[in-house]
Amino acid sequence: MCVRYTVHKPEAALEALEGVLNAALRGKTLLEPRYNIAPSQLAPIVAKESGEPSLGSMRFGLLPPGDRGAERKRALPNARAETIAGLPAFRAAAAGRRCLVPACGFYEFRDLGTRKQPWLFTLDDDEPMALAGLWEPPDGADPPTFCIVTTTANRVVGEVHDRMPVILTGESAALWFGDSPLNSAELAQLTLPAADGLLRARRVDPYVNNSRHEGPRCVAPPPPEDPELF
DNA sequence: CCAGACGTTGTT
DNA sequence: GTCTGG
DNA sequence: CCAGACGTTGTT
DNA sequence: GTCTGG
Repeated sequence: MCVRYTVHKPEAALEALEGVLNAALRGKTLLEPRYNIAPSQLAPIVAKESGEPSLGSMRFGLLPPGDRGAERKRALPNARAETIAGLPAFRAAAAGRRCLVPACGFYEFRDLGTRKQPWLFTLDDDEPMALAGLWEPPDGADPPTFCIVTTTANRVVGEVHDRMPVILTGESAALWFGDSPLNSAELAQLTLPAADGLLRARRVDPYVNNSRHEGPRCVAPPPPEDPELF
């Protein structure tokens, strides 16, 4: 899964994407650092607008085409890479509305029974990353929505959870961001789990568990009063 | 044909 | 337990 | 994902 | 929107 993440160095994240795409982002603005993005919140997303890479604000939790105009809308924060090409909820977006989700890290929670222990996963060099996303256009007064594509966990993330976001680096970000539909081989190649050596895991303060909490404390180490090992 | 469900995550 | 809000 | 709320009826 | 069940 991947339903909580950070973009606490947004300028670096956007610059990295501009480098990978070899293009300036239209609509680029100064962004506030975010430490605890959760479903239903607005987040910065890079998508094509009139064919050009553009920075926009979208709501986390994709509204499937079938729920357009519905009374009861079900937002989907994740989509399994293995099934996006065939499922009605994701098929159109997978073919023509793939996007990049600027991120500095993502959280996973270990279920300890009595509490949820949060972990932060970043690139090993702490550089920003791009997560694979899908998006849907605005629905009436509602803003555009996006979801994060997931794949099987690698060994690093697997210690905490069995799913992780698709992390796009360099060339794979540009390919994911291409205009034309991907065939199944290309899709499979692009959505492989990140290499183990690429990721670094850190325990963080359970302060982050509450999605209303924001700020640097979300990525800080757990306080010393919190003694358990795992 | 229409009506209704559909997709994610988690379940030691 | 299940659903909603963030 | 986690945190937190959650429901009916009748009554004033 | 698209698929399934009736």
